Amino acid sequence: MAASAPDDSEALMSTPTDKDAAVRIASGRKPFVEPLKLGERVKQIRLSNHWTLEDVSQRTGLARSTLSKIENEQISPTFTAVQKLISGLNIDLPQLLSPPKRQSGTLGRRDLTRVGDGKSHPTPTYEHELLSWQLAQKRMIPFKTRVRARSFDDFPDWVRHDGEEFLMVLEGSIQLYSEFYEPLALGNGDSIYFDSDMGHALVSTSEDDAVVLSVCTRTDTD
Amino acid sequence: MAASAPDDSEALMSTPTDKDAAVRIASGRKPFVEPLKLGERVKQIRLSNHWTLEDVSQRTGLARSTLSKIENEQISPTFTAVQKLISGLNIDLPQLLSPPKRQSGTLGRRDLTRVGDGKSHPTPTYEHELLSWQLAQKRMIPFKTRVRARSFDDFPDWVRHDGEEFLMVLEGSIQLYSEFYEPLALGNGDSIYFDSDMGHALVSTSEDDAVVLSVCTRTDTD
DNA sequence: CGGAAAAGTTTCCTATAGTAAACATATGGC
DNA sequence: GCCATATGTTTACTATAGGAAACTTTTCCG
Repeated sequence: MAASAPDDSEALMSTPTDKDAAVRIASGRKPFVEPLKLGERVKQIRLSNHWTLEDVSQRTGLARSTLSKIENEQISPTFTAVQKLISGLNIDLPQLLSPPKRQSGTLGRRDLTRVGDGKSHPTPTYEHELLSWQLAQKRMIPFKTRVRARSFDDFPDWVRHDGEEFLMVLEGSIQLYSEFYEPLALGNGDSIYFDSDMGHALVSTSEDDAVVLSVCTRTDTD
Repeated sequence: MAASAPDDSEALMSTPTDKDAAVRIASGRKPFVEPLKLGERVKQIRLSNHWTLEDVSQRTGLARSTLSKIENEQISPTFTAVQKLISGLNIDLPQLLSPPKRQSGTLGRRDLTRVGDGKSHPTPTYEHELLSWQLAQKRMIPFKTRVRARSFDDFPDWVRHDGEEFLMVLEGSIQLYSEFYEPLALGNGDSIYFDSDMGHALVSTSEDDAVVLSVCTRTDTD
C-alpha cells in the first residue's frame, strides 16, 4: 500500500510512516463512528411533524416505499437521497446526524440578550449570546457579543462587573474604552485580559458591527 | 481525461459575504448548502493528507475503484459509504460538505507569550500560545492552540488537567475526542465548555491545522 | 362490529452503487 | 532509455437502492 510517505521533509503530521498507517489500520481504533440510526431519526422527525410517508414522499420526491425502507433500516440511502431528505424535511445535516444525545459539554447555542435600547442607535449597542447553558456550577461565563455601538457616546455609563474578563475580537475591530487607561484599539484576533470591575465599554471601529468573544469569571456562587 | 488536477493550491473560499457572516454568527454553524461536490471535496482531503486511493481504500474499506468514481462524481455514494469515508478520513460530515472556508487570515497578535517551544510542551501535535502575561494572580488562562494532529492516533494519552475549559474554534475544524463521550465535531466558530480533568484530545479535521482558543480555569491558584 | 379510506409494508423489477480485475498512466531506480 | 512498481481509471459483473403497485394493517366513520 501507500508506501511513499512523502519525504518527511514536508510531512504535516508527526512523521507518519507506513508502519504507523499499517498499525493504525490493523488495530483499527476507529470504531468511533457512530452507530447512527439514520432511519430512526428520520422517523422521529417525520412523526414529530405529524407527517405521513406520503407527505414526506411529496416533500422529498422519494417513493413511499423507499422512505419506509429507510426508516426501517432496510436500505442505506444514497447520498442524493439523503440530500432530498434534508431539504424535504427542512432540516440540516447536523440535525439529521446528531440524535437527541446531547453532550455534557454545551455547544454554543443561541441565547440572545440585548443590552441597551440604543438611544442614539436604532439597535441595541450590545447583543450578547451565551455560549453555554447550565452555568450554575461553572466557573466561567463565555459569551459572544455583537458590538453595534459606533461611538463612545452611546454609553450612558461604564460597564462594570466583579471579576476578570478575557476578550478576543472575532470579527471586525473595536476600541476598548476603560476607566483607567487610554482607549485601546483591538483588531481581528487581538485579545486582552483585564479586571472587569474597572469600567469598560466597547465600540466597533469597523464598517460593520464587531463581534467579540468574552469569558468572564464568576464571582457570585461557589 | 486530464481533468485538470484540482490545483491543490486549494481554491478556497467563496468570498465570505456579509450575509454569510451574519448567518454564521447567528447560528454558530454554517447552513447546509445543497449543490455540493462531494467527490471533489473528498479528493481535496485525500490529497491534502498525501493519501493515495489505496490508502483511503484501506482506511475506509471501500474499493479503490469506488473511491475513484466518487471523486469523479460518477456515482452517488450510499450513506453507509459516506459514513465509511467520514470515519476513514477522520472528518465529520459538515466538514465534508462544506467547501473549505478559511479566511479570518492571520490574526493580529498582541501580548503573546510563547509556550511549547519544545520545552514545556514537547508535543508536536499542539502548539500553545499564551494570550496573557502575568498570569500569576489571574483566575483564567487564555491561550491559542494550533492543532497539528490529524489523527487520534497521534496521541499517546489523554490530555488532562484540573478545572474547566472553554474552547472555541477560530480556524478550521476539529474533532474533540474525550474520555467519556463520543467524539464531537466542532466547526469554525463552534464552542464547548467541559471539565478538563476528563481526558481529551483535539484533532484537526480541516485541510490545514486548526486553531482554537482555550480558556482554562486556574486551580493551583496563586 | 362492518366496510372504506388511509397509512404503512412487501414484492418485483429497473437503475445504479460497489467490487474485482483488467487496463492505462505515471513514477522511480538501474 | 528500459523495466518494475505504484497510482488512477475503466470494464464487466454482482449487490443493492429506488420506484410502482400489490398487499397488509390501521384508522375512523356508520
